[in-house]
Amino acid sequence: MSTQSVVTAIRVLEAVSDNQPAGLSELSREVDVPKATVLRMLRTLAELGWVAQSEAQAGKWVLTNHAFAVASRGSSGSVIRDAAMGPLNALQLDTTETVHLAVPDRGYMLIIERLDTPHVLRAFLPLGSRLPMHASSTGMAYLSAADEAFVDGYLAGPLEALTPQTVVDPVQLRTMIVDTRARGYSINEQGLSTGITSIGVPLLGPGGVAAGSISISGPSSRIVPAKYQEYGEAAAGTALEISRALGAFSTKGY
Amino acid sequence: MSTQSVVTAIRVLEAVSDNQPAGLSELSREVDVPKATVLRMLRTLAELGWVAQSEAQAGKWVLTNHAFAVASRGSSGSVIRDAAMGPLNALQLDTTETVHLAVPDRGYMLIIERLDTPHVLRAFLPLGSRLPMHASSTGMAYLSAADEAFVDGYLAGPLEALTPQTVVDPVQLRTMIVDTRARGYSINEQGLSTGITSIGVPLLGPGGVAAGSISISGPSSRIVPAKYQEYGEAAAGTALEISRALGAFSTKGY
DNA sequence: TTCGTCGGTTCACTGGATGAACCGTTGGTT
DNA sequence: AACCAACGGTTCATCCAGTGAACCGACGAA
Repeated sequence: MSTQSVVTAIRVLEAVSDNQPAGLSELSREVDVPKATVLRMLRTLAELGWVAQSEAQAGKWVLTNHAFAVASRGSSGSVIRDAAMGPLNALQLDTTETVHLAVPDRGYMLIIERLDTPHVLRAFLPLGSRLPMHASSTGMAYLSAADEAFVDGYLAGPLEALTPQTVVDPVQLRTMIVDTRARGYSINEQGLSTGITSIGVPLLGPGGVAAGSISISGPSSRIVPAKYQEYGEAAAGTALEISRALGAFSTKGY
Repeated sequence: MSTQSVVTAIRVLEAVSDNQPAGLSELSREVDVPKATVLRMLRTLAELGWVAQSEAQAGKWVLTNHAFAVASRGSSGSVIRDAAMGPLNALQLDTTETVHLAVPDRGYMLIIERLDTPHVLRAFLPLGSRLPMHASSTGMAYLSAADEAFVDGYLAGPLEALTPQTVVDPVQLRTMIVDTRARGYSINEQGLSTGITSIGVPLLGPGGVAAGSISISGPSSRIVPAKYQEYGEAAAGTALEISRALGAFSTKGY
């Protein structure tokens, strides 16, 4: 691996992100690098405007907005977002429920956009949330379109339960993935958050490769089984439109 | 400045963010560093999962979602967001228009959250958008609460016009800031985007320091002058609540 | 008073970062 | 078809920038 100081710096940055507000010794332990080195990295990152000392607690380090600003222009983020927002907007207006746009990130689904329901009772996920794939409709939808090797790898890893309803049994999850493929959409009943149900559909990018997913979410009292099919099909139609825009089915190669 | 390889790496990262999909020579020129060095940085960042070669165009580099995921847990982001989302949600339901939450980033306002209107005609800003301060209601609201030195510095810089309605005259902008202070809210009529009007109010953090701002936005056909006061006062009430939660007026220090 | 841990500093050593010069390829021009 | 400029990417001798063990003063608990 090259440029190890850069590697260290980025690892420090990620450690800050995960532990903020984070202390020096804490970070040093986390990254397994001497305090002096960690501090040097923090100072450098601070000069660049990516981290700062917390005003509330001296000696504690936090990420700045600038990091967010730079990273928001994320590539697949933008490309997918540009293709997705139009159809997604229509889907939201049709269903009147909250819709999410998510892309994969290291075993999690990252929520990159959200269009809100007008209802007072709202499912709420802050932008940038990372959801475990097995515990979210977006994740299961993504897995249903991902290649077998990825699914095997994911299911082999540790699977955490977020609510009593979260399914963590690999065998059961595999069945659910098969069902999702057959049905065209995934269903998550309170597996992510108690009282929330959601319906997910995968998005395909060039070459038909899984690129992300969309979902319709709301309180379980409104998203009842009788509506699954209607919402599932609406979302599937929207997803098809987006996938097409992403070039999933273009024969002309890339 | 210390750890120059880290500095170079981050500069390369930011250059990728600004120019993606970006080529090697292009980045080398942008950052003013030899191609070999830039390439080494790109490879290191790629190993860490922050950038990747574009699938569409070989040799072009793009940011990954992972960068976004790490950075979304941005500090002031989270703190302000946690304090703001409740009151902001109420404001959105009250006004039925789109509301935004923005924080400053190097002379721009960074949109970190959005709650949508149920109306079919929607003002739309993707999350992570950066708006020039002088061209947005959030920016003018922020400036109205920022310290004089910052305002002077900002107005001294180049001020770009985004629409024919954008005000770029420093003298006029200064008057608008004074008006905003007196009134309690800023008004932006089509200065950011033709057909969009918005009302902004600053948020204060600990010590009464400007920390960000909120806004109500919509089509100019709906956000008419007759509604300015109502919306402005509603937003000001919400902002007060958020600022209080952020500890803007606590006497107990920190 | 003692102890452990905190954030932060120092400095001699050396291995990792640097960048000029290079290669093969591509695409436009004549 | 010959040319050329610009592309992405590679090589390697040079040397300086990054490293980390040992250290400091401050603080809180026992």
